[in-house]
Amino acid sequence: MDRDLVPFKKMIEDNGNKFTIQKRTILKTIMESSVHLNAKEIYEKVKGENIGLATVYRNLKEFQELGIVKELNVNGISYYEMKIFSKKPLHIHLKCYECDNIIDMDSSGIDIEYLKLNKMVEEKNNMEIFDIDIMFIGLCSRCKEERYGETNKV
Amino acid sequence: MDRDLVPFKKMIEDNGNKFTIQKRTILKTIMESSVHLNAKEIYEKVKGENIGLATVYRNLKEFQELGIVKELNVNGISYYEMKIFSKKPLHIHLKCYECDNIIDMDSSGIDIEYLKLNKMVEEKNNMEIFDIDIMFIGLCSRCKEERYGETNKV
DNA sequence: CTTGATGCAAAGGATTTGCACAAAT
DNA sequence: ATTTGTGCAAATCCTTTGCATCAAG
Repeated sequence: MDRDLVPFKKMIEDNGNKFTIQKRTILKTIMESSVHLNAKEIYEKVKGENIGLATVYRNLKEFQELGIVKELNVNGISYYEMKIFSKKPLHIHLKCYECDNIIDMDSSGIDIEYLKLNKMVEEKNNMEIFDIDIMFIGLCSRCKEERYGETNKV
Repeated sequence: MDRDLVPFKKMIEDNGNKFTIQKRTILKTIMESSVHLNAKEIYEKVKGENIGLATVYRNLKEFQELGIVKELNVNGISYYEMKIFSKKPLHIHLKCYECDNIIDMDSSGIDIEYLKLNKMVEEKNNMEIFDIDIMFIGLCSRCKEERYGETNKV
């Protein structure tokens, strides 16, 4: 088995569930994708291998409950990305107003600012924070250039 | 007409749309609610006044495009809150892991930190940011106390 | 073997759309 | 008058569920 999948196998089995071929295939699909996929898109990629749409949904839900994947909800549709063992502990996304894509953002250097924010909010509100979603709404670099023109740079 | 509604009337009419009784009623409903409402909940509150569900959806969409309301998507359902002319320019929410409520958070003092973050991200990624959604996932104060007990405070 | 997982199809729930009628400018 | 908005019901899209079968431990 793919070395990368071992920790997920353990997490799933520790929870009393079975690590099936379908789960392995779906996980690999998410891991190997450079963009965020929704259930249907995952299904389109794996349906040749005898996996039903319902199985994709069921497994995504299981993965999410186990903290293996993270769900991003955009316009009422759920997209998925790997959560743990990812290089980026903090997930910041930009939803482009123009092209509607969801873009992973470079969050290096932001983590420290975020931690400050996190702590401040926890103390102020007497809450406990497990996770955070930050979604910027704006123009991605490509659409920004299309709108203003590259020559208009200040 | 309610004094508070005047700017919305103007925004809607400036956009070439009509400011109908239904729109006024829906806006007032959102403004007067202390919690975030979804389309169905708004419909339940106004259906006695001869307003259809489809109208609620259509108008919410229009309000959102005009920047009058802001949509929060949680578990695949869209909830709405007033966006502009609100006391809080920055919308931070906590989705409670336990009771599933969406809670408005006190963001005073966070705004400045946010602005720094915003600027940093814009420059780093060559993007233009219009808006930001920050959603914390954690325990609200009530559920936190239920879980850990009030006596366990450090 | 026993239990959970699967595929399929049907059901469910949120949102959108087509259409004839009503209301706004 | 003309154009946009509306209510209703049907349609659509994403997601979940029931059930008979299959596969993992």
